[in-house]
Amino acid sequence: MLSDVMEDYLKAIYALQQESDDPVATSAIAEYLDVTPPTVTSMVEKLEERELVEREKYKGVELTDEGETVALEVLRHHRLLEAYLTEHLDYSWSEVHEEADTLEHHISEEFERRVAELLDDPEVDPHGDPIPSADLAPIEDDDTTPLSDRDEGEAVVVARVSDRDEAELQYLSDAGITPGTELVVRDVAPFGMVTVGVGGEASGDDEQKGRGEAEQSLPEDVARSIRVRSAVEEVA
Amino acid sequence: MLSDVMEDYLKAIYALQQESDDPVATSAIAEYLDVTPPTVTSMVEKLEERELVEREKYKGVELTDEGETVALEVLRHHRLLEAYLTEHLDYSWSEVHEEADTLEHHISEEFERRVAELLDDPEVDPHGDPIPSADLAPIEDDDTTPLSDRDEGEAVVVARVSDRDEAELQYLSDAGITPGTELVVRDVAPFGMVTVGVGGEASGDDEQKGRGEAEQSLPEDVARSIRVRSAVEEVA
DNA sequence: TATAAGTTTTAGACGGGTCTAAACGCGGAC
DNA sequence: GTCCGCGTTTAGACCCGTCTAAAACTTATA
Repeated sequence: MLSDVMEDYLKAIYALQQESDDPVATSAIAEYLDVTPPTVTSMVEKLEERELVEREKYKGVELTDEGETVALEVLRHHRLLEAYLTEHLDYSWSEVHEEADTLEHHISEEFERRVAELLDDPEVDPHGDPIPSADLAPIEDDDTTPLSDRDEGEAVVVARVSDRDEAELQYLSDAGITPGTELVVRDVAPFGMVTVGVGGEASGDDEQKGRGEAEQSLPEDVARSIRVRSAVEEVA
Repeated sequence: MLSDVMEDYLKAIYALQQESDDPVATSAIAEYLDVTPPTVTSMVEKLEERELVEREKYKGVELTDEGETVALEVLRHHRLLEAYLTEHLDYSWSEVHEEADTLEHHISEEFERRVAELLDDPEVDPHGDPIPSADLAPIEDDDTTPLSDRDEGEAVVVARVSDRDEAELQYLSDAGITPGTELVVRDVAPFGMVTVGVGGEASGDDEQKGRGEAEQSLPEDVARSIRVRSAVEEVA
């Protein structure tokens, strides 16, 4: 059996691996999980013994296939819970993450199955993040890119918003930027700030009608946490 | 903060205190939680330091008011979860306990609040056990007694069934004995076995109709785990 | 009332998860 | 090509929750 802390490490390594493809550095994990580097070293040694990660001293770690499967299992729990809490327990878009972060380690397979069934096997969670399938097959790359990589004039649709920062999420939600929202990139400042026009079609049924189009400036790190796809592709 | 293990100890001490009123013995806790007595000793020492229990060496422990409040909080979580899982996630009467036993330590106060609201502040869980109120006031004694204490000829209504043993629960469920079921005590054997006639009105909407009255013999320990109230009092 | 039987506690060990302090190694700068 | 700095690992400590083995206590009994 794996402790919930071990699951957190695997989830963290998985997330960091998505961002860069290089082996994940000790310090990156330490920062992500808010522990000290020596703590990470000792933990990854244990994970290595269990063959959940491969490690090269002073270089970094990577998940083994088995480690990735565990990470996907936890991620599936997390995202199913986010969807469930939002749809059935009236949690708001932004407050769901913390609850799911704890519960993901403690629900049974039976619970997972029943929630998935009740939600009709959703493919994405409320933030737009893909939910790993029940067979835990690796998630395929999607066609999204960070908003910060887009150029002026492009019309895009919000696909995913990082769920790591509740305040940021609340801010974006208030600004009407949620998965499904259409954006037009108005300006990209040299220091990375992106100004967008917020278009119609916010996803969902909030009272965001009649607000008309608005401009919104987003600091670079916020823009990087928003993943979008080109508006034209939406037809598919 | 309290670990989930500490919460389990407090819950165990609470449950054992209900059964006897005497200070709870180390060995009783050890058996209840399936650990060794030395483990219990070291744990209750820690609980004593935190003023959650009062302890007299070689005698036993009792919950302080604070300890009882914690136990009631955990019990509230447990029983709300049992009710919730049964009503909203289609869990059967007998499989609910294990899931609730884990989740009770990990749901937030917010989750508790929302579940209670959704269920319209239920007073009992699916086993008939009273759910502590949100203010965690001590549970008042109810008017139930173990079926094993009843005499031949008495007509009673099932109020509560212990949720500690899933197989037993399944058995009783199959026999049509659930909270709300009317029973008549037919015979009490010298060795404690109780034979009852299972009457109409099973609680709920299962397909238990048309089965007619049946006789059912219950070993003494099973009969002791079923709490009943006199049928006449039901009018109130 | 002395002793045996049974329960409880003490002593000491271990793995998990974390820390701080100090030693180590890698890669860039000179 | 050597050295310095920063990131990483080693060393050693601590608390939690658990165990086994052995000592201490309580109680029932002879």
